[in-house]
Amino acid sequence: MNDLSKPTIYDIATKAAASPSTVSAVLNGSWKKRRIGAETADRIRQVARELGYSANIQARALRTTKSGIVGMILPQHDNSFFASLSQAFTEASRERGAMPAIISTRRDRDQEVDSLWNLIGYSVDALMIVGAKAHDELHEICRDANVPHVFVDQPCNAAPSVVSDNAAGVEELTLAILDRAGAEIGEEIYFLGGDSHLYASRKRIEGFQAALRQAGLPAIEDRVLACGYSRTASFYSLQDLYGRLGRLPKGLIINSMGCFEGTLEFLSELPEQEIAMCHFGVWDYDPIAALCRISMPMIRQKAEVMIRKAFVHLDARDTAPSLTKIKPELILPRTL
Amino acid sequence: MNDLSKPTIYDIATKAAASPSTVSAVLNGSWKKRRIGAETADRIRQVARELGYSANIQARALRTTKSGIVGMILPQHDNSFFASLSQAFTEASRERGAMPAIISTRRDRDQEVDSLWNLIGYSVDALMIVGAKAHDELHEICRDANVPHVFVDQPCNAAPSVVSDNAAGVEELTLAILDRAGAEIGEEIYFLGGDSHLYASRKRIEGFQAALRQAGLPAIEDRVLACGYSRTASFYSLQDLYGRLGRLPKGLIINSMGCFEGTLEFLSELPEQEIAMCHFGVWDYDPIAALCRISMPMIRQKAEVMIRKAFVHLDARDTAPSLTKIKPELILPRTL
DNA sequence: CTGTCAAGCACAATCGATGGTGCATTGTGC
DNA sequence: GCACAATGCACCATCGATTGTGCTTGACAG
Repeated sequence: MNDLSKPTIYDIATKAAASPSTVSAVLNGSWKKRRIGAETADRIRQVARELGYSANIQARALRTTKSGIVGMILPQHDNSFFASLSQAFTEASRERGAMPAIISTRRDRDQEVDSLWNLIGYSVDALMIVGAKAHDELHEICRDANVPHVFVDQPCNAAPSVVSDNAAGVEELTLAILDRAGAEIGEEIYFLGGDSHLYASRKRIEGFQAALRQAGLPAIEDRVLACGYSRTASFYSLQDLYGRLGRLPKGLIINSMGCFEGTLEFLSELPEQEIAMCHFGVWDYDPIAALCRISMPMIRQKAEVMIRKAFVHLDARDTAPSLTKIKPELILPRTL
Repeated sequence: MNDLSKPTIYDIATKAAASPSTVSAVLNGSWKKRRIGAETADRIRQVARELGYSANIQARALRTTKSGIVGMILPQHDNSFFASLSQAFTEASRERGAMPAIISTRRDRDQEVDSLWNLIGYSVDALMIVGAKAHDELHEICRDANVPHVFVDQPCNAAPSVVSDNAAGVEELTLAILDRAGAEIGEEIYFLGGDSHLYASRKRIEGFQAALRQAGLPAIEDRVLACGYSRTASFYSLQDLYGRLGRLPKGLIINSMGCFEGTLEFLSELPEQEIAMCHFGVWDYDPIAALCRISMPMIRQKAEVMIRKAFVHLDARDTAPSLTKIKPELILPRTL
């Protein structure tokens, strides 16, 4: 063994006076099946420990075509929901003895596809695809490369998918707002942010309208300001609404943390009393936001549950299309 | 080629009537050096495209002992500073054509060590170690396994390290608070959170005291409440201080977002006017916090710069101990 | 004393890509 | 017409672990 490189089973074999195949069998646990003597096994393990052996996983992967890598493709790390997913994914991978490879791709089709090919080059054992733009394309590549995969957040109708129950969540959130606000709110409740081309936004808007219906309010189309997910777009969209109404609406459902930032940015220019006249509700949860001086309900998506469900599909090598909806949690503000 | 598995250079070689080594040379770009004819090269590339070839990176890694993987070990994904580091790391890896493997280890020694061995099994090309508890041990393992590595956030004095300039940042932050508060603040300014056994906290406390000195205030020891990084610990620590003083202090420097959450939780029980009497400053930046109704300066660590500097060490295969301090940015609240 | 059998292990092929070496061609100069 | 150099490519060993196959012992029955 060269001092600069890691010891191999051959080094161990030499030192323990055994054959490489015996060493391999002992070290990967199949030695019972191969009828290796207990003392030989002990001797080999001893030498392995002395040498500080750790298997070359590339070599094993080459032979077995199983890499031990589970991949996750997601839009960004610096977003609290996606970060919770990463965290839960890492922990679930650890339980399975696999190595997580989490790649963020900025909702960019090319980056998504490149990263996928890259992961396939590493023979990923399984893949979780979160909020992907090119979901259908990614699915086809995975199918052709025979990689088990699940979609999360943004479903694909040709593969197993796990999403938050967007409609139910927003419906509950909206009803909570209507309830807190009482009759005074009239018909003046708005939905801010999101992109109606995307599944999640569409479902949330449906939930919003279902809540209005349930409350006996007309589901007026222009109450939905689907201006995208960005902070600045929401800022301007809200500014525009404020201009039209001459004040804030009575109720405002906000579609994401990014939009909430835009909202806060706009609010920071308004006096306290004006803000107090509006009832806010936010999809997604952020601990700081939950404690900020504006009291409002929030929706917390159950990242850990979603990851667990997603792994169930991967573990079962289930390829049939399916859609699992996880009901998010409504976090009511502490009543002071 | 078996239909279920990916095509290999052998499949291409057969179909293009060439040898596997030629195919390899063409596909990895070394064909000029190996004097392969341009038309042969074209033919091979054509076949490769038809077959949807992508290299088996495990096999390449086995042969070349370069995996193309760059690893990052960090405490958690769901923290805005660490999440920015992950994001910057991913982008920097992409530029280098490497695959990022980001593993969170919950500040747990065993998880840190396990993950490191795991990464070594994959022959990681380079490693970034963020906020590690077992930094010295990790360094030794990396050294023995001959893995280029850099420490970030928590330095190791035996290897290159990149950290925020904690002392300078807190000093600036504290001076900003003292400046905003004016003479009224007297000596009543506190530092909340952190662990004085950890490098970062120690330096921040030094910065705090340097600022006091500079302002001509005595550096009284018990102005530092190093209660740890957790939300609940900060909550109780602040509650305790409030009890002792009978009210909030005039100034409060908060050591992290987690501590800030605890602070907000405590403040949420106080009336607005009391809160307005205290000047807050926070180490770390969070967009929501920046927009919450409490106006305060914040320190934003430069995650992207830190990652870039760290990669400089890795790329240069620089193993000499060194400590690069990146000055964080002071974000002043918008003056309304 | 020979045949049978299990226990205990070694041998060698294999996974896919790489790169050193070396064998044919074709081209050039005298 | 011949030596010699490019040119273009094929052969083969190799990376480290896995696994089907088969060899060698010793025990024991007949």
